[in-house]
Amino acid sequence: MARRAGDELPTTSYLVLGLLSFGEELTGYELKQWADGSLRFFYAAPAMSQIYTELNRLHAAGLVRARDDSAGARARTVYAITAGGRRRLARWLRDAPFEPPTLKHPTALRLFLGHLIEGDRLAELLEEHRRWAQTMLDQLAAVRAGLGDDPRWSNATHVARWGALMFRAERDGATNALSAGGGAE
Amino acid sequence: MARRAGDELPTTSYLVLGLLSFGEELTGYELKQWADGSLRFFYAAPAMSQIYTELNRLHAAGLVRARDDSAGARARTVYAITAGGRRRLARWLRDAPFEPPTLKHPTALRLFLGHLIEGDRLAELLEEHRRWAQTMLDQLAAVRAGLGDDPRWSNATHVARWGALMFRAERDGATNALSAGGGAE
DNA sequence: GCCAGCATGTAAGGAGTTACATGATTAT
DNA sequence: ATAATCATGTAACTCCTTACATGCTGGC
Repeated sequence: MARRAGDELPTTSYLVLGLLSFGEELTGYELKQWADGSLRFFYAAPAMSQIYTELNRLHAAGLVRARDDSAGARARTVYAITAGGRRRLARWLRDAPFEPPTLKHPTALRLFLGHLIEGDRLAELLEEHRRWAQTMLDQLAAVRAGLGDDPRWSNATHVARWGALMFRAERDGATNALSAGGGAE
Repeated sequence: MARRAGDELPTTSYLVLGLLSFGEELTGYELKQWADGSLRFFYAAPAMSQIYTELNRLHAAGLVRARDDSAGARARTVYAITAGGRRRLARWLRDAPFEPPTLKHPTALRLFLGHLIEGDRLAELLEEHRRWAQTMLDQLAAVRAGLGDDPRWSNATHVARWGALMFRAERDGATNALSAGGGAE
C-alpha cells in the first residue's frame, strides 16, 4: 500500500480513533482489548505493537491527547480523542468513498483446491471451520447481550446483527460443503 | 508478517500454485485474470506485480516450470506446475493448520461509528454496499453457470455456493441496517 | 491511425506481523 | 512463590500495493 496521499491516514488509524470517539480515556492495552472483544467480528484486530504505532501517529498529528496516568512505578498512559481528532474522523466517515470488504478465506481456498486433498482431511478442515463459525456466533451473541438497550450502542447492535448473518453464512457454507462432498464423495 | 519459517511460502504463493494445479500452462497475465474472475470472491486477488513476484519465487524454488512462448517480437512466458510443486501444494493443503478467514469490512466499521455520521450519508453508504453485494451475487451466478456440470469443477461449484451464502448475508445485512436506522432514525 | 487489450516487469514504500525485551501488579 | 495479567515499547522483516515504464498486437 504505497504512496498514501500526504495527509491521509490508514483505516487502522480511524479504527483506533473510532474506539476513542466513544469518549473514554484508554490505554493502548485497553484499546487492544476493545478491538479484540468487539471490533474483530468485522475488522481484523491490529497487533498490540500496531496499536502503539497508531497512537504515536495520532498523537503526533494532534488527533489524540496523551495523559500520564502512572501509578507508582507502573507506567500507564491514557489517550483521549481531541476535538480535532473528532472532526478528522467525522470527515473521513462522511467523505471517504465506498470501499468493499476485503476477505481472505483460507478454508474456501483449500476447498477450491480440493482435488489435491484427501476427502477425510478436507472434511476435517470444514468441520473445524464450522466449529469456528459457531464459536464466533456464540461470542457475538454474548457481546450483543452485553450491549443491552443502551441507545449509545444502537449502531454496535446493528453491526452485531449483521455479523450474526455473516457468521451464520460461514457456518452453513461449511456445513453444506461438508455434506455435499467434503466428506464422502 | 515477519519471520516466515525458512521454507514456508505465503498463502498467495499457494494461491498461484493452486491455479496452476488444474494443469494448464498460463502466463502471469492470464493468472491475474483467473484470480480476478473467480478466486476474488473468497480471496482478495493479488496485484499484477505481486503475481510476477510469486512466479519468480516459485520458479526459483523449482515449483513451477517456465517456458518461453514468445511469438515474434512479443514476449510471453507460460508457467506450469512441476511435480515438486504439486507435491508441495498437496502437502500444504494437508498439513497447514486451520486458519480463520481475515475480514476487513470498512462499511461495518463506519456503521459502528454511525454516531459521527449524518443519517443520510450513512444510508447512502449502506445502499452502495447493498448494490455491491448484489453485483457480486450476479457475477457469482454467472461464474457458476459457466462451470456447468463438469466434475472437474465440482469443488469450485461448492465454493461458489458458499460464496453466494456470504454475499447474500452481506446484502441482507446492509438492507437490515438500512431499514433499522441507517436511514431515518 | 489509434485505442483497447496483451504482456512483463522495477521501484518505492506503507501496513502490519512476529519476536524480543522489560518490568509492575494482583490473584492463587 | 509464582503465574497471569497489565503495560509499553523496539527491531526486523514480509507482504503487498501503487506508480511508473515499456512495447506488441489486433480490431475499428
